[in-house]
Amino acid sequence: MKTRITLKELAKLLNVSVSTVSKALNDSPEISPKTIERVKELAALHKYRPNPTAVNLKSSKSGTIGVLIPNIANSFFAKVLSGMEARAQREGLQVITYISNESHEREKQISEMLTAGFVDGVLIAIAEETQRKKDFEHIRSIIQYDIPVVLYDRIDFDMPVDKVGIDDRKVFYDATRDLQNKGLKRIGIATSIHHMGVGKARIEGYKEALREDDTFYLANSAKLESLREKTLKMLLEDKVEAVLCSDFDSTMLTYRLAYENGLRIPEDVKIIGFIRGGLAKYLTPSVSFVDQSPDKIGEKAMDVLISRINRKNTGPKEKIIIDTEVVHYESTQFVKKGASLRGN
Amino acid sequence: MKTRITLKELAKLLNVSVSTVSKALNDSPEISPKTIERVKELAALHKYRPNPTAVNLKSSKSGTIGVLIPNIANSFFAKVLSGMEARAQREGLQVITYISNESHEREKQISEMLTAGFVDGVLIAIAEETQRKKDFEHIRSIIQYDIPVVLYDRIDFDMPVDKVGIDDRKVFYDATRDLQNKGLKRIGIATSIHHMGVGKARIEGYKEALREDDTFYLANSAKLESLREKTLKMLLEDKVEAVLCSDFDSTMLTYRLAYENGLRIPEDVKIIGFIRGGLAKYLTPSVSFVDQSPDKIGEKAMDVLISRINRKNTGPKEKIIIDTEVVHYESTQFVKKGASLRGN
DNA sequence: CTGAAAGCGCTTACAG
DNA sequence: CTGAAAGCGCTTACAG
Repeated sequence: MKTRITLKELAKLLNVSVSTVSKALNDSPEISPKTIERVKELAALHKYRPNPTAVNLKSSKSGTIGVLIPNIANSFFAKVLSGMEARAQREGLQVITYISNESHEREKQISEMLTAGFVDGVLIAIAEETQRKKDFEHIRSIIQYDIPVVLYDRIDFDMPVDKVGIDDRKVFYDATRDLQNKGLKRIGIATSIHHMGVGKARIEGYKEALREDDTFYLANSAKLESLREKTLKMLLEDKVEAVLCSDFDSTMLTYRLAYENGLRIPEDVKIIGFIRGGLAKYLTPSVSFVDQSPDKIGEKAMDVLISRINRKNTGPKEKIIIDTEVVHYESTQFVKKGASLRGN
Repeated sequence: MKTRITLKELAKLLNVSVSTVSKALNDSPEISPKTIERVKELAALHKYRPNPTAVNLKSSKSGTIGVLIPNIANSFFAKVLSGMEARAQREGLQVITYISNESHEREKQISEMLTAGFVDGVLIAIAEETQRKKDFEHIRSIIQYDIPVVLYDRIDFDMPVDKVGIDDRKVFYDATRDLQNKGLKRIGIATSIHHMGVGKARIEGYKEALREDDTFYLANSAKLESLREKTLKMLLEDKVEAVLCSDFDSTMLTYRLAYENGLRIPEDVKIIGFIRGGLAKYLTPSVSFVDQSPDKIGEKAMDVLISRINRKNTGPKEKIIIDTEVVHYESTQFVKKGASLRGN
């Protein structure tokens, strides 16, 4: 077993003091070039690396960033995390993940921990339950301890912190307008996240885009069974020509319902979904989707946080919007009457 | 701004020594009940929590676990991470995530960091490139520093560490046998991970299950275009009755190819895939899949690691197999000739 | 029962 | 140019 060598041990081997070794390794101008060389040589030989914990204690930093993730099984958040990790790595920062599972209680526990000084800054996507209960005291408490906080993705909250996310309202406004311009009239929306900030904003965007004589079709429920019923009604009774789906579940469910009821996509109904591109292209038919650039959201959020930690940015809190784009695949294709997209 | 109170400050307020405060907070029998009460009261009032970095330095522990993830966008790993996090949380341990992106170079960098003492133990799923290059020196180097290592999921390597994963060979052996028992003969396998340990094992299991006069049908390529061609040949020319798909890409691709070529699932071809249940149930038709219990793999791996760190387990290294199960959905349903599963 | 001292592994102002 | 000392915030063996 190898054991890590310490400054003290290096000092003894070199017959100099610990301070000299420390300074030499940090290229202090106080130390003679000759000594610096000697010290560095031996350090390299023994693969010396400073004990991170000791450095942290001395500098009153932890060298780590806490990331609060509501639901890691959601590949959006997984991708966001990936972007954060990439940015943190360039800075030599460690990323500690905390998964709230959308639970208010768990989120409070985590926040409590964080105020004890485990991290230099925190990136948060607020849990669903917390949004419902509208209790953000634990987040404010982190801020009070002067630990920089950046909200990501779920940013529609009134809090004195930086925020990085997308323009949820605009996404569905544009998508709706786009479909209208192509001649569609009966456009509906399916959502299982209407009670969350991002969900609300998406619905609003859609609503705003509706023209005077358009009908507002909404299938909303966090309960799958109920969402199934409402969406089915929209598809079969209201006979909508297109459905905007605001999240993974509503997207996939709409696909299932079309499949189960012999509705052809896109011939009978067009669909725009909110799922990741890696999956979207594979669906049968491939589903047009809103590309949120989750990795960019993660990178930018981490970037903003780092500037706050390093006090490179001491200006007023910012709200940063990452561009989105509707990627059109088969599910919004316009095909000639009678023709079919499907093979055979 | 609130600032965290230290032992020293508490001591001053109480007019006792730092050592007394420390002992009192740790319920030392050396301290009088009265003093303990006084100290704890004030500590609670000021919400005192020991500085984690200081505690770590003193105890020569970091209180953190490093988790190496090859690809977080793969929801399997996201779920595994979730299980790890849950277990770590119960132990008061922090989870630091490192994403290798299947890169050998990055994995080496990370390993190098880890030997500097950032973590008390490491959970690793070895990167694809590392498997190809067969260079595991960096992993051995972690072990040499006496940092406990547990391999998870990708465990088919000869290394003196604990391992937690599934029996990849058995999964496809059983699946093949099951389809055979139901009367199928021409069973094929599609895979984009045949060059990885888990991929190889899955192919082997399938191969072993083949009987004397069965043909071995294999569509394998890490390149999507090539996999597409090979799978297409298997479906259209070889006319296989079932395809075992060993990973996300091969599963989704096989679905696409059936769709594009008018093959009905399961009427014309049955499919067993390797994707998560949350997605499997939504596909059209829903796809029968191998449930790997990723959260259990994560929890167990963390559990084993913790026993090693605490020296509760000093026995020989173990290999722990988590049970899997084929969940049957529509894609393996046996339907009467002429009948169709699809709506309409 | 309480406190002074040493020490975990570093960094840095200060003295020589 | 080098080193002794103090200190980051704790814990703990030891003395009183």
